[in-house]
Amino acid sequence: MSTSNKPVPRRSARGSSAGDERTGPVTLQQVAERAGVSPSTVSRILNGTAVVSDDKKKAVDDAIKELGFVPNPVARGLAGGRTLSVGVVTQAIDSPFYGGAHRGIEDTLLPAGYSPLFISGHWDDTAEARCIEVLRSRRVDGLIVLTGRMDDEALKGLARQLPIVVTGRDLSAPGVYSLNFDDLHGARLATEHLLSLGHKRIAFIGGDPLHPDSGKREQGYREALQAHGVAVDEALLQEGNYQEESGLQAIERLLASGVPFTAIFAANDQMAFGAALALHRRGLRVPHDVSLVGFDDVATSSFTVPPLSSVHQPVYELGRLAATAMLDLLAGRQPEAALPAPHIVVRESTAAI
Amino acid sequence: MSTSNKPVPRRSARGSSAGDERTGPVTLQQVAERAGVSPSTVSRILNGTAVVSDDKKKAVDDAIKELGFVPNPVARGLAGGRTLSVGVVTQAIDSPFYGGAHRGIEDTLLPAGYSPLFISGHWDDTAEARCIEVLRSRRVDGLIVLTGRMDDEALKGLARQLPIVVTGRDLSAPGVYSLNFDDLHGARLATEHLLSLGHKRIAFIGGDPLHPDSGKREQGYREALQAHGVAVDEALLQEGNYQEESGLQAIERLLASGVPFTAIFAANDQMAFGAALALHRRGLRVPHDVSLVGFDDVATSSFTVPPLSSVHQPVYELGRLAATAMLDLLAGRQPEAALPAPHIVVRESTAAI
DNA sequence: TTGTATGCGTTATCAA
DNA sequence: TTGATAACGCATACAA
Repeated sequence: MSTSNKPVPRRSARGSSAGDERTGPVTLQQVAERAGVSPSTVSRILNGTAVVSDDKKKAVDDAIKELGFVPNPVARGLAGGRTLSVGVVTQAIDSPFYGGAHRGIEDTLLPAGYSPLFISGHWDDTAEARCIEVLRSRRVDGLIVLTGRMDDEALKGLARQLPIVVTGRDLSAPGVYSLNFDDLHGARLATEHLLSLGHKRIAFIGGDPLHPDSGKREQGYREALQAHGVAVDEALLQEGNYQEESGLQAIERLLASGVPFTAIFAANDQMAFGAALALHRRGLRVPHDVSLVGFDDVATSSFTVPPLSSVHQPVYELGRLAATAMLDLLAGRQPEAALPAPHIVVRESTAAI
Repeated sequence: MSTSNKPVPRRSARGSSAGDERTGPVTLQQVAERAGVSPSTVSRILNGTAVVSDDKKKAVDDAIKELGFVPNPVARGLAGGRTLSVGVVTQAIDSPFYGGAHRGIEDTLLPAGYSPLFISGHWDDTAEARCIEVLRSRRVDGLIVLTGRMDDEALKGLARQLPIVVTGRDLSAPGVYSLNFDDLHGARLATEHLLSLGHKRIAFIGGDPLHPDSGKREQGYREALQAHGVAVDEALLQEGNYQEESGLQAIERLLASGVPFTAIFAANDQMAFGAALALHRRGLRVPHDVSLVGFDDVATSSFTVPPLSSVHQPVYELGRLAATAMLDLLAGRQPEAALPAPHIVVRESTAAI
């Protein structure tokens, strides 16, 4: 009546006595038995580690298909030291800007058999360090760092342990591949667009000064002005922090100061949205009274009222390229991805003076 | 001169002969040696699996601290069957709507020692099934499904294998916890807000009919109208797909049809943005000529021109609660999280007729 | 080309 | 309360 008391296997009884009632996932071992080969052979076929005879290969492939075998990444991670996962240190998992990059990364990693592991650093270097700890403890095979605050040296040190792709900076070191936007050029484009429309009194709303790209964008603004013989009026420069609210406040300050301007270049779209709202509240129309151009060209910018002219950043492409470069690094190839040059998308928020 | 040819350990030499030049992470084994106890004891202390004497516990704790030991989740996953990770099936990693939920999930899982594994289903049930396969192969301890297309039965089946928290539907089954917005009530609130402002010709832009919440929102609209003695005019209902463009087209169709209306209720904010743009293109002002209310209250809605009145969905809270419920399930507790009721945020896109 | 044996770092079983 | 010891599922060094 009662079951015998002989010791039972630790977990569920795989391939139990009667019938086919398999419980739990199929193992490589089972595939090997089914195909009549050794586990090593199956492993070799799976990883292309060695040449195996065609007939055995076929037998194994068949067994895999019949059994619906799927390798266990956890075991693979333990045994081979590879987890087929790559850590992605982003700044905010819900960032409207990096969102595109996240999608690009996911879209290219998944088909390659790798899984991205996203984690947010919140623009805080100690938080970033913690993220990296978590990721390393999970034995990710590589690291994609989307911009981030940690310094170059720390990154180089990390690169001795695992391959790294970093965006938002130029950094060349062994095991590191970097991908960078040309923020300077982009900002120049935005300013020149306004200039070409006849604007001379162009306000600038800067991004978070702690972000490296922020300075570049301001520099591009200054350079374009100077190149066109327009003196930069420091009263026209307002500091922001890349959030909508800061753009709104910047324009309110500017309006309150009484300094005249006919156009605004915001260092990102979110601040441009805030600026547009500030203008609207004062009864100023875009672009009739004030022209407005943003930076990043986030998804919603095509549908604001009016649609926002903006410097397009190929963020999705950035994600794809970063992931592709990581795949290259992981495969021992030298990545050669490069970002397309920025360009401006002219919509309805800018007009001739 | 040359190094000896005796067989070397498979990977790097841990705890090598001379000095302290440890390579690679510290292992539990090393902690055990250092503390003068067996590995099992260390494991027990780590997991609280059994009571251990205070002195040994202290010795182990010290060793852990001195060595900077950090358990290897991969090995844990293999041995114990727990990976301390939970899979999150979302619809788009860059969704402006679910973004808040992702953040909520991350914010609550990470401090608890769990890592979220995000993967996008793209509103496609076969893609969703693939996602779940990937997640299961990675041996996640639980699954959070943000809405999704897969049917209840499939979910119930899955729940026999691992705990599941699902949003966007009511589903009670063993191992499943569901969290649902009251879309019906929310839609009623939006419509009643418009009604209270004196509007009677209220257009409705529906969401993707394939989404379950879409029907609820339409139903709420209809019920509110009827409850207030306003006949619903089918000509006022336009179909959308939750994207901005579809909102724009819906209003263009409505305008072209010549059917009069003084207000619009869009089933989500993104379509409301499209609608606002369509209105703007025709020279119609919001809210002066047409009142507009959205649904979801996404982050950007506070900064559109004009700021959008919308039914607030506690998405971040949803993420937190889903993750909390998952933690409960994982710990063998019965979750009791419940979502707050929807409420409408009145901003500047609605006005009395 | 293939199989055997061993180890990856941890948890779980069992006996002490 | 504690310690051997055997898994977990796979990859690799080595022998054949």
